[in-house]
This record gives sequence, C-alpha cells and structure tokens, in this order.
Amino acid sequence: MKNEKRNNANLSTEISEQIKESIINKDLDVGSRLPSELELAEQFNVGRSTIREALKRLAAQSLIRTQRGASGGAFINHIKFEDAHEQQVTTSILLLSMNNVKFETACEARFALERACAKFVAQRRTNTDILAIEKEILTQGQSKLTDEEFCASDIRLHRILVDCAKNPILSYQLAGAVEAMQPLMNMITYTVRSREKIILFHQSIIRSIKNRDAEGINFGLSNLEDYTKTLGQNILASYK
Amino acid sequence: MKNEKRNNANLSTEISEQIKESIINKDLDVGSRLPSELELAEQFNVGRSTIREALKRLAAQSLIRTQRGASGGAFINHIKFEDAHEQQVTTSILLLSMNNVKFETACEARFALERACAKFVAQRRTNTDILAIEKEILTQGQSKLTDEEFCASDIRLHRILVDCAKNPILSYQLAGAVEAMQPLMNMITYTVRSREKIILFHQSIIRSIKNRDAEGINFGLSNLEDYTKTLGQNILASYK
DNA sequence: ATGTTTTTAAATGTCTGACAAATGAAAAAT
DNA sequence: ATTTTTCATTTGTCAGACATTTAAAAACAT
Repeated sequence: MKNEKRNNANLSTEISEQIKESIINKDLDVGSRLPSELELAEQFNVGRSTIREALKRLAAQSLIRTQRGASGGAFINHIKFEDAHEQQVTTSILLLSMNNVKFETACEARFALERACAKFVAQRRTNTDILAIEKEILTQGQSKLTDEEFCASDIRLHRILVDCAKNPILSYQLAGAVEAMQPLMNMITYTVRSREKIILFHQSIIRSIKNRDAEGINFGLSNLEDYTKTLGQNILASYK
Repeated sequence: MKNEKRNNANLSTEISEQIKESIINKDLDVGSRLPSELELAEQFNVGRSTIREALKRLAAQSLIRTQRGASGGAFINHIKFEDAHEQQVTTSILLLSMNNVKFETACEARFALERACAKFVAQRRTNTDILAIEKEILTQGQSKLTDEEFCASDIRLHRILVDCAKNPILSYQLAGAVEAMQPLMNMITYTVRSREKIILFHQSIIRSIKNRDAEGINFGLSNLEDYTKTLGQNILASYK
C-alpha cells in the first residue's frame, strides 16, 4: 500500500481505490485490520479526515467494517451473499426506474432467469421448500390481502423457487431481477379474477416442482410470464 | 428530509440512509441538487465533516456525484447500467473468492444464465453481433496468445453473446456472473488441445446463432459447460 | 490466589475553524 | 461588444480538540 500515483481525482477517492485494489488482490487478508486512521494519514501523507472519507467509501460497499474502542479499527470484511443482496436489489430498482426500462423488458428478463433455475429446482427441491411455497400460495388466497401484500407474497414465492436451485450464485443474481420488479408489480391492481388466475399458475408450477418436472416448471413460468405481461399492459411505455 | 430518528448507529450512516431513502422514494429527482454541505449540516444539526462522510458513502454507490465551484454541489446521479456494471463485477468476484464457492457451482450458474438468453439471442442477433463474435473466435485461434489473453477473449465472446439478447437487464445481471468467473478461469492452463476444443464449441454455437436455432445454442453451451468443468477439475475444492 | 472494580490508553466519532482550489457569474476594463 | 478581472460560492483538505467506546492493565477487595 504505497502512496504513488495521485494524479487526477481527489485524494480520498484515490486512496479508497488503492485500498480496494489491495483487498481484491488479496494483499490484505479477510479479517485483518487496517492501520489506524492516524497511521494511514501518515502513510499516505494526508489529513485524518481524508482517510476517514476514503474509509467511509469502502464501508458503503461493505468492503470494511469499523469498530470503536481500544483494539478497534477498520477490518477487511468477509462479504456474505446476504450483505451483497440488499445493495444488489437497491441498485437494480434504481436502474429500472432511472433508465425507463419497459415493464415488458424487465418481465422478460425476470422470467427468463427464473426458467434458468428450473432444471436445478426439479432436481434439488426439498419437501421443506415445497411446504414453504404452498404456504405462500395459501396466503395469496386470502381475500383480505391488499395489493401490496399479495405482491409481496408473490415475490417471496419466487424467491423460494429460485432458492430451490441450491446455487447461491443463482440466488444472488436473481434476487436483483426478481425483487427489483416489486415496485413495478406494485403498480398492478390485482382484481379477484386476476388473483385467482395467478394462483392457478402457481399451483400448476408447484405440481411440476413436486413431480420434479423441469419442463412443466418452464411451461408454468412461461404462462405466468404471458399473463403478467397482459396485467402490466396498463403500465404503458415505461415506469415513471 | 427531516432529522428524525437518530437512534442506534452513528450519525453519518443514519444521514446517508435517510438521503438514500429519499432518492429511492423519488422525493429527490434525478439531476437535482442537494443543499450545500453547510446547509445540510444545519438541517441535520451536525458538523460538516459528518455530512461529508455521509455524502461519500452515497458517492461510493454512485447515488450522487459532487462538483466543486460556484454552482457546484451534490447532485442525484442518473445511474446507468455501465456505472452499476463495474461494482456488480467487483462484488461478484469478492463473493466468489470469499465464500469458497466451488468452481463447479459458479460454472453451473454462469452457463444456466447464459442459456436463459438463448431464445432471445436466436430471435434478435444482428449481423454485426455475428461479426463481433467471429472476430473473437479468430483471435482465440492465434497460438501466440497467453492464457490470460485467451481467457479474456473468451469472456468477451460470452459478453457479446449475452448482449445479443438485447435486454439490458439480462446483460447487466449476467455480466456479474460471467465476468466474475474470470479470476477462476484464469487459473486454468489452456493447452493447445483444449483451446482447439473450446474453439470448436464456439464455432458450433455461432453456427446456431446464425441459423437462429435456440436449441442449438443451448446444446453448444451445455457442451461447453461440461468441458469447462472438466478443465476446472484441477482447481480442486474451492477458489482460494 | 482469585475475582471485582477502577483506571488507563487507544481508537473511532464528531465538531469547529481555517485555508486551498475550482468554477460560474458578475463587474470592470479594453 | 469583447475580454479580463474580481468575487462569491462550494467542495476538498488539513489541524486540533473533545466525546465515546472498548479492551486491557492496574488496583483493590475477598
């Protein structure tokens, strides 16, 4: 960690980039402690506040965590899937809303990715998974649910479905696509009629999951995709 | 943007979360300017350095950008797919390396996601796309390439393939999965024999793309997946 | 000797005030 | 009318101070 090239940008960015590189290149081990802010300030020949701003940048990406007190400091974080999940979803939501992505486009991506799991879901689903999905389907049948609650349960169901593939990478990647759709899906009005149809699709899908029938899962998902797109037609060109 | 609930955590985190919420909820429009650091400090009743640390956190997630000078300040960023891409890849790389994800698991996810694009690639590929892929295949035939260069071209080829689907969400999501694999793939030694086989697979895939044959693309990708997994066998249990 | 309390030192968190540097706009000079 | 200069605003950086947290060391009591 030298204090070379401080060319163009501001110091705190430069420094945070350098430390980030060191973490990616494994020059710094997970769990190890960075020098104290005062030491870093001396090493990089900058003020303490500059170091602090650099560290805050890294903390925002959960690359480090800080602890106060005697043997405190900044520690290289072990990034877990859950940590990354939230940020992934937030970013995806903003990407959808800021880039005028059509409902149809987002829908297409979401279901295409879900279908990518079908093969593994059929192979690896456990009975616990099935119970969890069936519970959501039951929830969705309750007529007292608000549109938001119905939608939330729908998203949960699809999350469970994806997790059935038992591949953490798939789960992580798809979380962005599936959960980022929630704001869009929340704009749909779920009539009694449409809820019934969606639940029928879900029941068809869970049957295929039970039977370990990948083709059937795909078919059910495709049908659901088509129906979701028609429901989304009223959300015209783009999501504002 | 009030200064309510400053419960548990430290102030700068609290404040950055509040502003982040305002951005997600569209209380603050894209492109609009936040109050100056001094004004924010007054509003939140904290020091300027606290505000600055909060803003640095947001900047690290490219939620805002800052400009110096007279009519400068912090502006709500329009997050584009390219902006999010780099962070997505970095995070994915760290997730893979820090969570002892098996090569096989990462490989499975990567190819499953790529296959999810096949249908759209077959429908939407342009002649320009095909030329770009063929160029990479030619590159890969040059024997003078180092393993790293061969691998880089391989990754580029698959990026182009994914982009053929003309769905920015898919491209963005898959970039993480595909490019994050690069450090793992770089550990593979590409013998003359294995390069030849990979190129054969690529040629089979590009043929199917030309013929708009989704099934064929899937088949080619699956074959390539199997072969990649055998190549990766020497990378034993996990990526260290 | 052992357990408890107090003290201490180290580290981050926060505030204040100062100055540097960039930048756009207004004012002045040409 | 055009160019130059000045000026005000705002972020970037630094330095010093104090608050707060925390673990370990020291002091104390049992």
